[in-house]
Amino acid sequence: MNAIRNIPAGKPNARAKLLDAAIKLVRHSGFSATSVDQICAEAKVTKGAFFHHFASKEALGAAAAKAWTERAEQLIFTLPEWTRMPDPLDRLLTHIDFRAAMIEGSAEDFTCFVGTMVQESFASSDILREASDASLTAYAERLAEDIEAAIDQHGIVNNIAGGGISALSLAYHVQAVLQGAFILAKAKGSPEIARDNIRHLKHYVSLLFGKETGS
Amino acid sequence: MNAIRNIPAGKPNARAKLLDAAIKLVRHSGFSATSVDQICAEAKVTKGAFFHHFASKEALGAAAAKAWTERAEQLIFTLPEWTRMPDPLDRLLTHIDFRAAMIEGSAEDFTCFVGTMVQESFASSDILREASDASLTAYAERLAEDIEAAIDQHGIVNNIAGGGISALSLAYHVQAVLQGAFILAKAKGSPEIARDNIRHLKHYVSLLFGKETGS
DNA sequence: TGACGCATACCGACTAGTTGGTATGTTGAC
DNA sequence: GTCAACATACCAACTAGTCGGTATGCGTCA
Repeated sequence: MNAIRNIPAGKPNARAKLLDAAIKLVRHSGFSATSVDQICAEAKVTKGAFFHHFASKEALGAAAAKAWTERAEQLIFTLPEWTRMPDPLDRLLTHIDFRAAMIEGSAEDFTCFVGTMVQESFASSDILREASDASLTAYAERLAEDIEAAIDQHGIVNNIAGGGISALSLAYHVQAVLQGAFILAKAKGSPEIARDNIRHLKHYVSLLFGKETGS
Repeated sequence: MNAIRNIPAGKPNARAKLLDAAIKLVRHSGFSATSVDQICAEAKVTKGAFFHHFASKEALGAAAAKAWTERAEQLIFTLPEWTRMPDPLDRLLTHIDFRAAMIEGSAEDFTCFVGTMVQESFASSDILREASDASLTAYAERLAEDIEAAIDQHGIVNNIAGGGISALSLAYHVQAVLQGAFILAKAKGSPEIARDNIRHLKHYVSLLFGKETGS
């Protein structure tokens, strides 16, 4: 069925190289401005290989979104030491600090692949829209676990009157601020504005949980 | 010098029609996925007219960003009655409510033209990046006037410890949340998530000024 | 008054290059 | 031999941009 044949030892296969190249180029130029030829050149792979692995450019985009999700899962939710902190509120606040620290250098290196892709494709391709949504949702749901635990353990001191804040809703808000911060950083040509926005985000979360923001 | 000749009465000229068409199509499909031919067809104008008014597709994008700024200035900062409220904090909170109320229907109708355009073009076209930045900056600076006045009149009750919140910084944060909310709405295919994000934004601003959020 | 000269506004066929995608190999492991 | 994993050559459609031409408005001078 989905048997994986032997891959020439040490040689990363064309599929993975194409996904890497696509993510890199789309983050730089957007999805439709990135051509299949460019992706092949960047991956040092021929067009034949491209269409052997992916039925279309759209299919590559969807696969890249999946790869992006897995990459983020590792880089943000699994590998860092602080993800093993005992207090979920500490994890949440450190998560925000971590995301701020990632914002450095060129926008094409710290901005979100799926955020960029969905912006252009939401109306023209349901496949890409859904693949992007799945990636954003996976992130939000994972983050919401910590937020849920933080609410259970600490409670929300400053809740929205007559509404109430759900863990998932706050998780999506974290994501929205990040995505918006990326756009501003792209416009300004500098990451500073993005970090400043995350300062506001952290302040908001701190206020919700009645925790003073440190210097 | 810049004498304006007579334009056939009642007939909007090609330039304005092209700008309208460009804004509409780019909000739907993104900048590079929108072709000059498509824009001409939508505007019911020929290609000759297009390149008579704009030196390039890029030049049209920059001009459209300017037109977008003027449109927003009218629609959000000038025409609504509430912009004449005496208390600047009331204006700020109503501004946020107003932006939430605008989010309805299809994403291509409520999302931001320059936010979409800069996402794809920041690295490949400095002209488009700068035109987009100018638009976002104009909005933020205009909003910062009210925020500044609100801070003067009411003071920030819950400030960021050891940092401090500037009016402009908070104005950009409002914009970031909006832009991020648009991306999530595009991904979900529904405006609901965007409105929920703005609920968080309003709650944050309310907490900053020590004002309870109404039901 | 009118007609000349020039500028602006617009038309649409054309081009050179690029696009996503296909058809047909070749190669090497099992 | 078979099949996955590539490579090469190719194509029809589309791309941004060009160019020679037309239609019409307006100031100027007879």
